[in-house]
Amino acid sequence: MGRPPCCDKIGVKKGPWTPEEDIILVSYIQEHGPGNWRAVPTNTGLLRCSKSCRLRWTNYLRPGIKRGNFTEHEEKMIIHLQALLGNRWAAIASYLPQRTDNDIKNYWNTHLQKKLKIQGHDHKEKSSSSSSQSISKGQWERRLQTDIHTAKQALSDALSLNKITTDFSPNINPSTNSFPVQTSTNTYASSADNISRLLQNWMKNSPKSSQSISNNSTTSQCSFNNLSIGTSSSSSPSEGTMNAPTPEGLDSLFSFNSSYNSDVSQSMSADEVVAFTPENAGIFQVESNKQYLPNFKDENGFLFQEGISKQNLETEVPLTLLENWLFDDSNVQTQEELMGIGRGMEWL
DNA sequence: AACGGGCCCAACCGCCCGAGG
DNA sequence: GCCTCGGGCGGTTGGGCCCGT
Repeated sequence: MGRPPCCDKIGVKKGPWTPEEDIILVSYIQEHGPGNWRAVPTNTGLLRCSKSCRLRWTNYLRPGIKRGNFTEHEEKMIIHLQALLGNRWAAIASYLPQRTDNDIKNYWNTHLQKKLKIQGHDHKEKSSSSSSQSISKGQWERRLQTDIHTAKQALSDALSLNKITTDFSPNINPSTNSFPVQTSTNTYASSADNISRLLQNWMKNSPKSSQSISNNSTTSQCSFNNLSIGTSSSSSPSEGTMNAPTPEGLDSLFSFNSSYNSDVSQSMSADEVVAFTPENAGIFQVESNKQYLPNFKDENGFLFQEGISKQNLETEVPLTLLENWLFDDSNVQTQEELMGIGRGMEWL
């Protein structure tokens, strides 16, 4: 006898999420923060199981998610990390803060696996013709083992030293409820933007009913702080089911303004401004050392938790170092830097 | 233009783990 | 220590889309 399902299967909607459902979910989470998923369907009136709500949020609606167009840089990281960690997508995703584990998993299954197979095939052909130019299987295995050993050592080091340094890049596991954070700067992409992109597609199918939304949703920038959804201010869990967003609510939701954008851009370095593109519309810079979690709000209305998470301190190594190491595994100095972070991670 | 096969990815499923009673 | 529950994770699926014929 297995565990009962997380929700009553009867009356639970399955399949693709509609923009309306997304808006209801985002508006609820904006008000109450992510978490307590069990209560979400009840309090929002969504005919979805709690798990479905959580997945929709973590994999699609959560702020800070970058979708599609994996860069070569990201590709290399995924390949290397997969070799080191195996199919631990959540762990891999923790090193790619803007990507979800699901995204990485899909990308691996659909693109990288094939790519590696092809490369492996090419490599095989080349090695048969000129064995002196390629690494033998045995060498490759030894090198992989060395890599794994190095990774273990680095993580070990990180654990033992994390108590005295906070200069880590605290990228939160995207699969958790918290948002990606960086120590000095922080980017925060609005859920409204994710929905606006969704809506743009949706509008193609139903342009009449929501023309005003469509017009607004084509504007690239938005302010999460100004996100105002028709139902959010008038509903609470104790009041029971939320109503569907009104057209006015939708309008306000997608009434983007650029004031925050300009403020942010002024305070961003050149590199950071590069990241602030229409593609990444709605990305904000917020205060350092604030991890966005439920139950706390800063002066801008963002949910946050002070300080760096325990998880970050215990499991992560400086990203730049790691990247250097991943992309240049002949770089002895970088490996030594990693090795110097701390000791004691035999648990890996 | 119609059809079929392959690809892609959002979502689901089932197992596992940790927290709390 | 046991049980229940909520949530996380990895594997899998299915439906829509694309492309070649």
